[in-house]
Amino acid sequence: MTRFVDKPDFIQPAVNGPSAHLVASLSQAIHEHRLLPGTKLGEDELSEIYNVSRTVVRSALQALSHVELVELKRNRGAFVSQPTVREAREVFEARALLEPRTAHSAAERMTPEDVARLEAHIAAEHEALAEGEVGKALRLSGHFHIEISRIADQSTIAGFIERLVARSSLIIALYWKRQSALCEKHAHHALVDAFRRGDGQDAEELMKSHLLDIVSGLDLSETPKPTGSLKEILKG
Amino acid sequence: MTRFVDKPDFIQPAVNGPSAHLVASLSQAIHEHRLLPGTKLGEDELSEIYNVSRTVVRSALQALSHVELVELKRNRGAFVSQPTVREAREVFEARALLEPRTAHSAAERMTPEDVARLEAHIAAEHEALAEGEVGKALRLSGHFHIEISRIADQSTIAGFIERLVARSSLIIALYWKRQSALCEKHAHHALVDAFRRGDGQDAEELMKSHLLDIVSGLDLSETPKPTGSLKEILKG
DNA sequence: GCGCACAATATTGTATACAATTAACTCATA
DNA sequence: TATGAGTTAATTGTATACAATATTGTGCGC
Repeated sequence: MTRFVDKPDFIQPAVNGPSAHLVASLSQAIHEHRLLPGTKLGEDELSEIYNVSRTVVRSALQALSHVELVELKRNRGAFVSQPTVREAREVFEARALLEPRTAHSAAERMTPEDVARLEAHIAAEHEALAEGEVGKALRLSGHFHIEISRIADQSTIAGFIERLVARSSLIIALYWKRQSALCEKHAHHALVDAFRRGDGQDAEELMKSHLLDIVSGLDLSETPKPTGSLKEILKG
Repeated sequence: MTRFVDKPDFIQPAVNGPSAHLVASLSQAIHEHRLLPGTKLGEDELSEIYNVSRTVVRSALQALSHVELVELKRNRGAFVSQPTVREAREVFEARALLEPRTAHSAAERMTPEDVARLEAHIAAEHEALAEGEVGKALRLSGHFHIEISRIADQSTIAGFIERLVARSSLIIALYWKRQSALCEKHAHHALVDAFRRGDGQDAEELMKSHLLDIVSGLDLSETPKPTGSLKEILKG
């Protein structure tokens, strides 16, 4: 049973062969909150875990730093990013700027196959949640937004949204206050309904309020948070 | 006389020491259209020019690829990006989505010092143009937009805009049809006027039409374009 | 003369070795 | 005991060496 990299999640545009695996694996671990913000990602450590040289580890870490999933401190090493409260606000302001309009476009271009894919996505999310795989559900939940942006057929903006979703995952890890992520079930379903009807205006509004809803679930005042080891977390 | 890297243009967030120089130098060369889309950036070639090892060259090229200024083709090498017509449209759609609102925010936060800085920026642009340094003027012209986004105090969005401006430079290199870039003089001046008055609504409108104006100067139907040598172009 | 297969060359991908920097530890001293 | 200087260990930064892949050149056959 392979625990991660079941499918090549999240576009990793043309990253070099072996390091692509690393990038995917680490991304997924971060998205599933198995790797928490602040965790140090030692080069030797990773090269041992994945059986590759430090060269490729380094390449992967650099790639991840450019998506702002990890932060590189010179001569200090790589750490899973810890977005500040301010950055958190910025991220959701940016999402509020991009995603509603994108959802609107998506609704207008949506095909029945797209709708089916989104529904399958939601189903997978629910299934994961039912089986207690909270991390996986979280990852899928973010991926839902990315799928929408892809359907909108604006790859540039989709790339931005992907980065924002990734960063949102870190933000949620640090600042989430509510217990359940179930609030989203309704929102995502409602969105798909709007998509099915091709109602762009409605989709736009729904997305806007959905994002506001997520922000309202955050506690943006202070609070850092813990750090996990590593070798136990990874290693599938 | 140092031909490039007169100041650390364009945020290159925490790139490693020596490769930062490479990134800055290459970025500037691309922004000034001394390096044209499609140009191959050989690793040995660059390592010889800058007297650094291929390791750092590689790091720089990877960094540039993440800003989409260069494209990495596996086992083939690095090339200055050649945005397609479609990507060109996407870039300006994204700019149309982000920049007007950003200009609005900027106008509201603008201090007299900010206005002075922008005016100095325009002055430098005109000076460069007067001295026939078209490339430098182009670079400054793009940087003007980036400055605005920074003033808006939204570093996340500013980062996106920076990428879009960079890509726009490549697009202009490939698809510009008008002769002069002077059309922008008025636009930038008018924007600064709106900023000085703190008129966000006006700034937003001006930015919107300014972007449309730029797009109207493009010929988005086909046309690839040439490739320059390298060793003569660079080497300061 | 043209086209294809094969060999030679050049360029990129990866691993390893060494240098530089930072973090940790020891131990002396107030 | 707490503090701090000096030293040791660990980790990252850079360069070089080797392997893999792609490109170019050559010659043979048609």
